[in-house]
Formats: sequence, C-alpha cells, structure tokens
Amino acid sequence: MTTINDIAKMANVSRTTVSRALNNSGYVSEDVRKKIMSIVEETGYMPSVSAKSLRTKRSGVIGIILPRISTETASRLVNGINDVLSKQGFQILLTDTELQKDKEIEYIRLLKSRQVDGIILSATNINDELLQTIQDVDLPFVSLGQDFPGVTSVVYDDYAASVDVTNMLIQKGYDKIAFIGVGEEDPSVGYERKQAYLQTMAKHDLPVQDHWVETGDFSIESGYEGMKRILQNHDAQPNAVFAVTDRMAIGAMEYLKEQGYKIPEDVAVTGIGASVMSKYVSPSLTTVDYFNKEAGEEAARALLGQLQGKNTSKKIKNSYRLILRDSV
Amino acid sequence: MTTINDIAKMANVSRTTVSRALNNSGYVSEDVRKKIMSIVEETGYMPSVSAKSLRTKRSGVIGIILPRISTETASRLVNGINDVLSKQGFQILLTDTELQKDKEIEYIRLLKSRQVDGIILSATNINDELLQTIQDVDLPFVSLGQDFPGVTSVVYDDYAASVDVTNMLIQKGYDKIAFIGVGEEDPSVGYERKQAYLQTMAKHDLPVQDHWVETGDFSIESGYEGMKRILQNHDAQPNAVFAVTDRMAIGAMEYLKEQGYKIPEDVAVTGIGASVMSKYVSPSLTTVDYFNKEAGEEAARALLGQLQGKNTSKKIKNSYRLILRDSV
DNA sequence: CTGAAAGCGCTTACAG
DNA sequence: CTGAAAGCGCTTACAG
Repeated sequence: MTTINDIAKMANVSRTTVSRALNNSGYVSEDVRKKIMSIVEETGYMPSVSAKSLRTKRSGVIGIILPRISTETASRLVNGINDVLSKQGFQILLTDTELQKDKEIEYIRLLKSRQVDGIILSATNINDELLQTIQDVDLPFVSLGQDFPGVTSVVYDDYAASVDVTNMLIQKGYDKIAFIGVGEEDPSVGYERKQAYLQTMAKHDLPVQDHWVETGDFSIESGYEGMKRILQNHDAQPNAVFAVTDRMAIGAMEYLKEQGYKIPEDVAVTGIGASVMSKYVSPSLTTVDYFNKEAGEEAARALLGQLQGKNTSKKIKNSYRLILRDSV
Repeated sequence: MTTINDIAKMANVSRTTVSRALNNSGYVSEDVRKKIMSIVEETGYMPSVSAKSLRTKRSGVIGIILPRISTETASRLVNGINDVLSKQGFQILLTDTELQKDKEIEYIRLLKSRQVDGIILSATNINDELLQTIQDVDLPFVSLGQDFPGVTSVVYDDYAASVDVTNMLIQKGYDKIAFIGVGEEDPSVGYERKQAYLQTMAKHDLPVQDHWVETGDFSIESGYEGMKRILQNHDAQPNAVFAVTDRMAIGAMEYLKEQGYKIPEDVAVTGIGASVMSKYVSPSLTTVDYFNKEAGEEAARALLGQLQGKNTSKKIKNSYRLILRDSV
C-alpha cells in the first residue's frame, strides 16, 4: 500500500504539502501541486479512509436503516438517496431490520460506532426508546416515512391520500367499502390510513361492518387471507376493498379471482404504492403513487442540509398522485 | 465521545487491558474483565471503527457492486448476501453502476480505498480492463452472475436453463419460437442464453427467422418494442416467444394483449427470473427461478472463505428451476 | 496476568 | 508557500 508518506518522498516534499494538494486546502505552489498530482496519478494512490476519518471525525458514509431491503419501495428509496448522496461523494451503509423493531435501535447505535456522518431511518413504528436513541446519538438524522417529533422527517401525506382513495371509491358509487390495513403501531401505514378511511366513510354516513376491517402484514399472502375473512360472512358483503399496500391489494385480487368474483363489477380493489406489478396485473390496479424515489432524494437533501450545519428540524411532506386503472 | 482511554481510567487499568477484554485476546483476570465490561455497558462505549481499522487493516465492511440497485434481482441478492455477512458482523457498502460499465472499474477502486475487506461484483459484462482491475486490487473477490477467469464466481447455469426452456416449448408443440435477448457483451444473459436457444432450435431442425431474434435492454418497454418488431412481419409469425428476462417477457405480453393475440393460444411467452410479478400477471408467466437469494448467500459464503485464507478461485454453479404456468 | 510504547495514515494548528 | 510535530483511537509485540 502506498501512503501519503511515499508520495511525499517521491515528490520531495512533506506529507503536509501532499495533504494540502490533495484536499485543496491551504497554499501549494502550482509546480509542486502538479508534481504531486502526477505522482498520485502514476501510483494510483488513494488516501486511507480510516486514517482520514480517525483524524477528521467524518467518514463520508451515511447509514440507512430499512425495514426490508428487498422491496420495491426500499429499492426506490435507496435509489433516490444514492443519487443525491453519491454526487456529493458519500457512500451508503445499508442495514435491514427485517421488521424487528428492536433492531432499529441496535442499528442506530451500530451506525454511530461506525462513524457514519448521518442516518436516514425508514421506521415502521414510533416509540419512546427509539426517539431517545435518536436524541442520544446526536447525529444528523432524517426520518423517512414516519413523522418523528423533533426530528427532520420526510413524510407522505397518508391521511390525505387515503381520504382521496376512499372518496374516489364513493364517488364511483361504491357504498360498501372494506379495508385491509396493517397494525396501528405503524403510525403512517397502520393508523393514518385507517383513520382516513373510517372518517371518510363516517362523513358520508356510510356504515362500516366490523368484519370489513382486516389487518395484514404487508405481504401478498396476508391480503389474500384478509379478503377471504372479509367475504366469509355472506350477510353483508362489500362491493369494494381498499388495501393499504399494493401487495395486499394484489393478494386480495387473487382471492377474488379464485372465487369467481369479477373485478371491479362485483368487488373493486385499490392499493397504495404504484408498484410496477400494479400496472401489469389483470385488471390493472388502481393505486397511489407515493413518488418514493423523490422522497429518498428529499431525505438525502435534508440530511445534506444538516451536514452543512442547518440544524433545524424540518417537516417535509412529499406529494402523491392517484392512479386510476381498471380495478375500480 | 468516550474512548478506550476513558474506560481504562474508569477501570483503573491500562487501555491495553481494556482492548484485550473487549476482543477476548490475551489473558485478563475474571475480576478485571467483569469490571471493564460493566463500565462498557454503563457508558455505552463503542470502539471507533476507523481507529481499529487503521490499526488492523480490516474494516468489517464488504463492498457490493450492482448494475441496478432497484430491481427485484438486486434486492434478493443483497438480501442473501446480507443474511450471511451480517451474522459474521460485516457491514455492506452498496454501489450502483446504473449499467455503465466504466463504473464497475471505478467502484472497485473506490471500494479498495475505502478499505473494504472484500468485494462482490455483479457485472453485466467482461473485459480485460475489468479483469486487470480485479487482479490489481488484490482483495478477496467474488463475481456474481458472470464467470470471470481466475476469479471465484457464483454463476447461474444460463446455458442449461435456456436449453430447458426451449426444449419445453418444443415439446409442447411450439415450432416457431421467437427470441428477445440482450446485448452479447453480457456473456451470461446476452450470449449464453441466446446460444442455448439457437443451438436447441438447430438440434431440432427448427428454422429461426432472422426477424424472430430481437435484442432488448432488460426493460419492460424493450420487451414490448421487441415483440412489436417481431410481429411487424406478417409473413412468418412465431407461435411462441422466449424472452430472457421476466420484465421483457411482460413487455412482450403487453403488446400481444394489446393487439388481441391470445396467450398462449396464439403466442406462448416465457421469461427468466421468477419475479413476483410473473406470478400475478395474466396469464401467469412461465419462467425460471434462479434462486437469487441463495446465489447471494453462496457468494457471501465464498467471500467469507477467502477472508479466512482459503484462497482458491472456485466456480460455484447455482441451481435453477423451471416454473410452468399459464403463458405456455 | 498486566502495562508502556510504538505505530497505523492521515490533518491541522503553529511557526517560519 | 512549506514543514515539524502532535494527535485522532485503537492493537500488538515486547517486557516484566
């Protein structure tokens, strides 16, 4: 391994000067600079990041905590984050909690010990311990998808989007709308979307049967099972179902098709997420585009802002768009 | 930030001893160890990774180079890699070439300078400069999906899988089989799969019209366009099409459906990849499962092996499985 | 079983 | 414009 000392020797200067030339800090005469640079070029020298980081307390690495690494949403987020960050010379350190919430805390600590310069967290829940940990690490921090009090957060307008979906369904004449959600410990996906549905139904004086409201776990399978349980009760069958994620909506569609229900004639279906799949299932799925990639970019930009000292906790609400397709 | 010196002071021992207690290296009396550990616990001390890495020349980070971060295949690979690596205390540093092949070389160098302990590369092409770079960095290295001479490679059996797909089509009675591939600078996806198709057709004395063989770029859109061009010529229309990726197959299906062709009655369609989507499009897509997650695990294990000094370049062929569904 | 000292490869006041 | 020196937080021979 060639080090800064080797370069210094070869160029007949001190390593101080080499460092200055490399980092464009302080004065270095043109001649010397050129000489150094050409030697760097020749040798393919690259500064040791650990030495640099030990000295400067900055690593050039941003930690990202995701609930699931292998989902379309995660991919898009990472894509957006990476686009913005890599342009500024930052690298990404990815961690995957696999939906275990104690891991969120564990990874925040781990990333801190890895000297990351900042953290972007896509959480599936909010709790005091987590909040406390975020305070403790005292690092530039952005929450993505959940609104953490006192923490810069890039959020989706879950409530408004779900109101829009429900209203759209109602306007199209559906009056018996079922719902497949996720657990309410997830404020954004679990709580907000459900409240929006419930309150919009109430606003229109549309009754909601108890057995119309089901809870899944983000998986296609759980959408299938949820739909099954909803239709088990033959008395009061819904004529539409609002699933809070595309995957669960697609699971619901599977069950409906299997049972010979026509979509949307017998039961209309909607999702959220605008997955690629939603476009290619039959019938194509009405859904909401959350612009995940843009949200990732937003989060990265917010983090960059904090890195440059603008230390105000901000709330950024990303936009969304209803995509009307054949399942309604 | 509390450092090893702080802990040493608090425990009335030298930092040498603290280091030994922390790393279970050398002798430390039970009493002292307990004392140190309780102080570590209390303070929440975490060793500085950069200092450690500067000293030991190991970072605990593995670099991964992907052609596209936001695809299902990439997600599954990363998932598998992460599963294996995180258990051994390794972190992942992800980079995305966005299909630009000069970036593969750039990222290998970058990762090296970041002191990663090893690299896993999922390349879309093979060339001498790339090969040279891999030699130069002289790091534990695993190629995933391409067979690099002299480099440990985890590969899919592209040839055999594509022979199987073609044979299956032929056995089902399809005799006019078109093909949508990708550029041949990609040995695995571009070259191998095409050769398998061509040679299997030849073996069965089935003619292949020139205009039946199209080249896409992995995108759904390019599958759509490829199918369109193939059917443009009304003289010799195929009764099946073998697309080398699910996404292109789904694009082809879109065009077929749009034009009123029945699948599989008029034209059968097959893909490769076993994407989630392939199961939920209508008709469901016949495809090949490449067990990407397992391949990722394999690659991680191979890398771990090299990290432990077993420095033999190995070739690992991952298995695959044909999934017969309704599009054939 | 424990500690003093050297050194990993950088950057950054400080001095000239 | 340039350099000597200190120091970042660790680990690891070496000595006892």
